[in-house]
Amino acid sequence: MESVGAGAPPPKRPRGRPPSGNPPAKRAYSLDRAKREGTRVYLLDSFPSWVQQKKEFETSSGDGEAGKKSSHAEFANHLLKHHSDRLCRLCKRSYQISVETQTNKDDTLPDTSTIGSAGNDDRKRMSSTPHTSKARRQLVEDYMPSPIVQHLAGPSNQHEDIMEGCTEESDLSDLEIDDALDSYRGDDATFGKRPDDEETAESEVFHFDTGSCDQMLEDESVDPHSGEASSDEIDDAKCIVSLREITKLLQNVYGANCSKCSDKLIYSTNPIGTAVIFKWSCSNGHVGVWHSQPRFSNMFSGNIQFPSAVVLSGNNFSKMALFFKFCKIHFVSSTTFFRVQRLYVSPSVKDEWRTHQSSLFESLKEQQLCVAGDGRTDSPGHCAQYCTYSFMDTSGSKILHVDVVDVRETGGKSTNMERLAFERGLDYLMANVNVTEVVTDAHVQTTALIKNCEKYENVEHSIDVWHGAKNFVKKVIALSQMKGNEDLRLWIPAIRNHFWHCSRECAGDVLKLKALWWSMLHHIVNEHDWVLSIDGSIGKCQHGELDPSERNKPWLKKDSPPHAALRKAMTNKRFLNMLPYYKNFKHTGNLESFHNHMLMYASKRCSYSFEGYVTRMLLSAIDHNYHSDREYAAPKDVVSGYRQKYSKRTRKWAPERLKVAKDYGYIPNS
DNA sequence: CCGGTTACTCGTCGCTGATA
DNA sequence: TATCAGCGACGAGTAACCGG
Repeated sequence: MESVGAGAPPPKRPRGRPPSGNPPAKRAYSLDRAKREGTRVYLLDSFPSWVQQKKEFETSSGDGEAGKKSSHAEFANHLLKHHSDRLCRLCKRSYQISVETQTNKDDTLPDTSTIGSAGNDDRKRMSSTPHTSKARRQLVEDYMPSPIVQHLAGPSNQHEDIMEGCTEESDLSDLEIDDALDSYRGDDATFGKRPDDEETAESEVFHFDTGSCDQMLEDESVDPHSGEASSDEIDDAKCIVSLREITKLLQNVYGANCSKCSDKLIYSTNPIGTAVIFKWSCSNGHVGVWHSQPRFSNMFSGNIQFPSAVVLSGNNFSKMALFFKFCKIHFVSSTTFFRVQRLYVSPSVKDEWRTHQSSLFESLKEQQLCVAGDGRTDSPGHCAQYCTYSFMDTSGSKILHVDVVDVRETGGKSTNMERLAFERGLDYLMANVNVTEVVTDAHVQTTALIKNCEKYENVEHSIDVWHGAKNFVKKVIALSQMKGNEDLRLWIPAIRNHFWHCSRECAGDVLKLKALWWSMLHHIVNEHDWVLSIDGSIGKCQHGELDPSERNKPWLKKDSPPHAALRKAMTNKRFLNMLPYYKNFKHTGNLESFHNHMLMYASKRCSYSFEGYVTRMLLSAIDHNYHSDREYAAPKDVVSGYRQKYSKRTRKWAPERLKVAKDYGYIPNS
C-alpha cells in the first residue's frame, strides 16, 4: 500500500476527457469513416425526441443495468429489433400505424417539412389504440412532456407521449380528450405548463420549463422563495461592470469583518459563463453569496440570452467569443452556445417562421400570385454544401417560403440542388396559395422542369430580365474582346438597356418583343427606318430625332465584323427560343437584395451545421419581411435622407434614399 | 446537477503529387 | 490536362470527464 502523506502528493489528474492514447491508423480511420458515412441517418427535428427516448431506454432497461449509458447505435439497434413487435408500455397492445389517422390536428399550421430535408414524415402520427379516456387524462397529467420538449419535438410527438401514459382504466369522453389534448397542445404564443414538475431530457439539462428563451422570460412564474428571477428582472437592461469595482462595492456594503462574529471576511469570485458569483465567508462558517445576474431556474439569464443574441443578431460564436476575449469579458463555452442554439434558438425561430408564414398564406389565399424564386448556395462555385431557395411575392415583396437543400440530398451533386429546392418549394407554395406565375433566373434545369412537368402546366414561367440582360451582355463582351470587334465594346451599355426596353415595351406580345429586339441591328448601323419588320409592320426605331452633337460613340458599319458578330448573337436560335420568357417584364431584384441580406446571418466564409444554417436563413426571412414596409427616413427633397452608395458595375457613387432604422420588434425587448 | 475543459468526431477545403 | 487519393488545417459539434 502507498503511504499516505509521505513525500509528494500524487499528481492531480488533469481536467477534461483523458486521451484514449490510441490514435487510429489513418488508412483504417478513412475506411471506417467511409463505412459510417454510408449508414448515416439525419434525425434533425426529431433529435430531441430521440435523446429523450434514448434516456428513457437507458434508465428503464430491464437487464439489471439500469442507468447504463448506451450508444446511439445500440439504441437504434434496440429500436429496430423491437420495431415489429413493440407494445404499449402499459396496455401491452401493439402500436398501430395508420395513414388515415396520421392527421395533425393542428393543421392550421403549415407543414414545415420542406424547411430543409428534415421531418418529411413529421406529420405522420401514430394512431392510438382505443385507450379509454380516463387513461388519457391520466397521461395528460402524468406524462405530459414539459413545454420545452413539446416545443422542441413539435406537435408530432405529442400523441406518442400521450400514448405512453395510457392505462386500461380510462373513462373520459372523446370531447374531454380533445379538450385535454388541445390544452396540452397549447398555443404557439403561450406554451402551457405541465401540471407537475416531472423533468424531461432537456429540463434535466437546464431545468427550464418553457419553449423558447423569449417565451421563457415571459412565462416563468416565480417562486419568491426560490431565488429565481422574474421576467422583469431577466429583461432588465445590462451593463459591463469591472470585477474589481464590484468587489470593492460589496466589501463596502458587507464590510471587512463578519457582522456576526467580527472575524475577517474572505471574498471570492467565481465566473459562470457571463455571470459571476461572489462569496464571502469567515473562519466561523458565516457565509454570504451574491450573483451578478438573475437566475432562471438553475441557469443565469445571461447564459441563455447572450448565446441566443449571437444567433439572432446574425453573428457566430467564434467571432463573439473572440470579441469577449479581447474585452476580457467572461463568455459561455462553445458547448453551452451550441446547446442553447440547438435546444432553444432553432426551435423558437422555426416556430416564429411557421406562425408568420401561415398568416402570410392566410392573407394571400384569395389572390393569384406571381412569385419570384431564386437559389443561393452557401459557398461559391461548385463546392457548396447547402442551397437556399427562396420565393418572394412580387407584388408585396414578402418572402413566402425558404427551403434549404443539403448537397447530400442530391447525391453530392451541388449543381442539382437548385432544381430540387425549386421543385420542393414550389410544390409547397402551390399547396398553400394560388400561384399563377413564377419568375426565376435563367437556370436551364429550372426552365426544363417547369416546361416538362405536368403539375406546372397552369403556371406561367418568366425569367428575370436582369439575368437575361446580364447573360446576353456577357456574350457581347466576349465578342467585343475578339480582334476586329473592338467597336462593339462602346455599345454594350446600350444593348443592355435595349434588352430592358424591349421587355418593358412589348406588353406580353412575343412578336413585338422580337421586332423590337431586332431593331437594334438597324439602329446600331444608323438605320432608323427599314422596309419590313418581323411583325409585318413598317420598321422604325422608337426614339425621336437624334441630335448628332450628343453622339458619343460611332455607328457601326453595316455587315462589318462587329455588326455581323452581333447579328449572329442576337438571332441565335437558342436565344430567340428563350425570348418569350421575358415578355412579361418581370425581375427578381428585390429577391437578389434579400439574398444579399442573407449574408448578414450566414456568411459564405463560415460553415454551419444544417440546423444552424436553416435557423439563420429563416431569421433573415423574418427580418426581411418584418422590415420590408419601412417608411423613408425623410422627405424626398431632404438631403439628409440620402446616403452615398457605390455601384460596382457603373463604378460610380450614387445617392440612395434611406429608410427608417430597423426596430427588430419581433425580438421581444430588443 | 450544471458549466467548463479537453479529447475526439465529422465534414469540408485547399494543396500536392501520382496516374491515366 | 483531368482525376483521384492523401494529407493537414480548420470549424462545428459531441462525449466524457472534473469542479463546485
